[in-house]
Parts: sequence; C-alpha cells; structure tokens
Amino acid sequence: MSQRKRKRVSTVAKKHLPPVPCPSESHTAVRSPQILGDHASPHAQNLTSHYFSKAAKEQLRLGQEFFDQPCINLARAFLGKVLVRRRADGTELRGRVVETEAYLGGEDKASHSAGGKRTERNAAMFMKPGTIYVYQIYGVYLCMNVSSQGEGAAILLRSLEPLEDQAVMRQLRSIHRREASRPLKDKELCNGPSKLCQALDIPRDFDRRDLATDPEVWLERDPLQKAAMSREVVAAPRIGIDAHGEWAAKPLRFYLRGHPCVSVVDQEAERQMHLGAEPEDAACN
DNA sequence: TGTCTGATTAACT
DNA sequence: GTTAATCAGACAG
Repeated sequence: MSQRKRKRVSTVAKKHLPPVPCPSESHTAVRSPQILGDHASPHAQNLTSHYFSKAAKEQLRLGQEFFDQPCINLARAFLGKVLVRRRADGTELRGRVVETEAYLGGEDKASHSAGGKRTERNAAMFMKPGTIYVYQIYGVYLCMNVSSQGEGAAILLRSLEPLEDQAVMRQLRSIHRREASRPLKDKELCNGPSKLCQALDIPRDFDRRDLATDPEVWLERDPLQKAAMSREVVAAPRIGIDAHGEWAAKPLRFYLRGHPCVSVVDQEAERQMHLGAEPEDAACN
C-alpha cells in the first residue's frame, strides 16, 4: 500500500460532505441535453420543459402508494423514475434510476435484515414503505436504500443517469477525489451506489426520512418514461455479496440493458435472457 | 478495457 | 476481532 493511496482515502474520510459552493448558474437549474449521447434515454432534451412547470412537478412526484408494493416489483418499478435532491440553496439535482437491487429481508441472507435482525443501523428497513435507509460502508462510503412492502425489505439504488445539474454533481464528486485526478465523464457521476450519494449530496442523516413526503428528496415519474423504458430490464445476481451462498446467485439486481450508466454489466445474465428470445434491440448497444 | 488491490471505521459478533 | 450491498488508481494486454 502506497502512502499516496492511504493519504487519498484518509482525505476522503475526513472531508465527509462539507458544504459545496454552487456555480453561479445553479439556481437556473440548466439541463445539459444529451449529455450521454445516443446511449442515454431517448429525447432527454425534451424533459426540460416538463420539469420547469411547478404544477407539473407536483403531479410528477410519487407518493406513498408507489412505494407500497412487494420488494422485487418495487425494484423494477424504480427503473426509469427520477430521483430528485433539492439542496438548501434551491438547486435541484436529478438522476434517472437505471440500476437497483432488491433485498428481501428475513430469508434473504444477503440483506442487513436477514433473519429478521433489527438493529439501530437497519431500523429504517422495517419502517413503512418509502422510508430511506442510508448506511455507511467501508468506513468511507454511503449507500441509499428505500424500504418496500415486506418485513425488513428494501431496494438499494445502485446507479443513476445524471439529468440535472451535472455541474454541481461533478463538484460534489470532486470533493471525494484527488485534485489531480482526471475529470469524470457524465456517465461516471452516479454509476455506483456510493457515487450517487456523493453526486446528489445524500448525507447519512437522511436515514429514516420518508421519500414520499420529504421536502429535500423525492422520486418523480418521468414524463417520458415510456421512451426511457424502451430498454429491456436485465435481472442479474447482486454485486458484492459473494459470501452469502445461494442468495448471492439469485437474480435480484435489475438494470436497463445497454444503458451506459449501469455500474456492472452482466454479460452472462444478458446471454441467458436471450436464449430463445427475440433478436436483441439494436438501439441498446 | 478489464483485473487486481488495499483503504477506512462503524457495526456487529 | 472481524466484516463489509465500494471505490479509485495502477497495471497488463
């Protein structure tokens, strides 16, 4: 282990989400259309007008009834929805959910709530559907989950497609990186569970908040979700839980096939998916 | 582009 | 004392 690397991680830990000055244009919440090129969701540039209408915004927000569904259904339902983070200065950061994992609680040995185990840390998993569960991992990183129907069941949000405001997201992500490191591509801003927490400024004390009613963080349906969801959904084994035997192999990770913001592409799952199925969608590649 | 490595520290056993 | 739902950087091909 080099001292340089140790210093880097140490720096990350110490910084722990200090306030970030926003660029001057932040309040205007300017969207950068087609940031991800042809690989991103179709017609992304057309979303702008939808988001600027206040009345439309209210209609887009998803309420309690959305979250009140079985874990796997909810994990799939999250795909294509837009996570919104409203910061103290009024900036709204938006990202479309492109990858999730379902943690079923109880029998699911890979879940923090396996065996019905309830602790101070995972209490949010047992709270009403839509409750946010934020926890720290590896001493440095945060992960964001949302509880669903089912005792101790929750959805891990793994990756987002950055929609708005990428400049602020990049700045928030840079806090956790070395100054000399290369600039992040747009698709790298939120392509991991901890990265999306950094990019959307999700702090640990968002734990136990209600995604259905909270004024600082919520979920919206995408006015053009139909277009975004033209991609197939891949079901693959979850990431980073190899030690949990049979549960490690269950296809409880869901992502939009061919989307550039997915954190880990599972070639085998995609091959399996198409054995005997229709020809693949060329638009996804 | 893909693979490998090691850091941190709260939570848990 | 051990583990962990991750990440970025280094290096090989």
